[in-house]
Amino acid sequence: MTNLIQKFSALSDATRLGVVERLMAEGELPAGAIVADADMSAPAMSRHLKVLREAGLIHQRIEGTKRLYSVRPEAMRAIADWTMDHKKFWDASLDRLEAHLAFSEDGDDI
Amino acid sequence: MTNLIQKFSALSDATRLGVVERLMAEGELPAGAIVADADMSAPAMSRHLKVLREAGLIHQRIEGTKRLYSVRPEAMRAIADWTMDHKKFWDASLDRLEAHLAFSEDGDDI
DNA sequence: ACGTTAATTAACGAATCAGCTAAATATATT
DNA sequence: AATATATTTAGCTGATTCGTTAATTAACGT
Repeated sequence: MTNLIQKFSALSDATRLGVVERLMAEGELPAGAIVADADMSAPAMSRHLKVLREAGLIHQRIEGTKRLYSVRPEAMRAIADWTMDHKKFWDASLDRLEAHLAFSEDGDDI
Repeated sequence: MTNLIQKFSALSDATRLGVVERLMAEGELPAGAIVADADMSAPAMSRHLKVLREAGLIHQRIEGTKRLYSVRPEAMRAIADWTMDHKKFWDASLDRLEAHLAFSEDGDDI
């Protein structure tokens, strides 16, 4: 539960979400490769990686002077599990609630 | 994409995640009922509800002086969809990667 | 119109966050 | 041993976040 909040927090930043998605797409990458394509200093990226690590989202493997990062599938699964726990809600009620909102008299949010 | 980040951000707080889960479990509730069970002032909760609303996670319906809140299934589905987009990753690779980590020589993270 | 109820907005302070540059650490190369 | 490479930690600053109390807005009952 509290760990899930930490994961959401870690993913609530464009840089970090981008890193996670890239690691999922490309697999394990060294810090250098990650910072190279980001418009940001190495120390700044290093701290983002630390946040992701502390949230359990990525794994760090040391090889010589390099730090190789990869996404932890268990962490991703924890998020997927949360959505699945509530699948009944968003899946079953989607159609009828959308219909209700379409005919609702009060305006849209935001 | 950027909207997903906003949703993660909104859910990265224990109070807000709790509100969303409660609304999913109990259905539509007025602001008063939500603040009553929280150890927090009404203005503080009101701002949390605003954050959730701006992230598109909850819907506000006005009835007299009351503001009735409910979770938007589409928003929950957006998160579920993101996890599904990466299901290949966390689902398929889970077993073999867990095995790899169990025998990995370098220590755990964090 | 008046007071009550329901909820939000305004204004403020403490804590956290995200970026930078400079310094430190640790491994690899000569 | 000396230098270069890869990355992190330290220290600083500006922006954002989360809580509080006080004030405001809006609808209801008398």
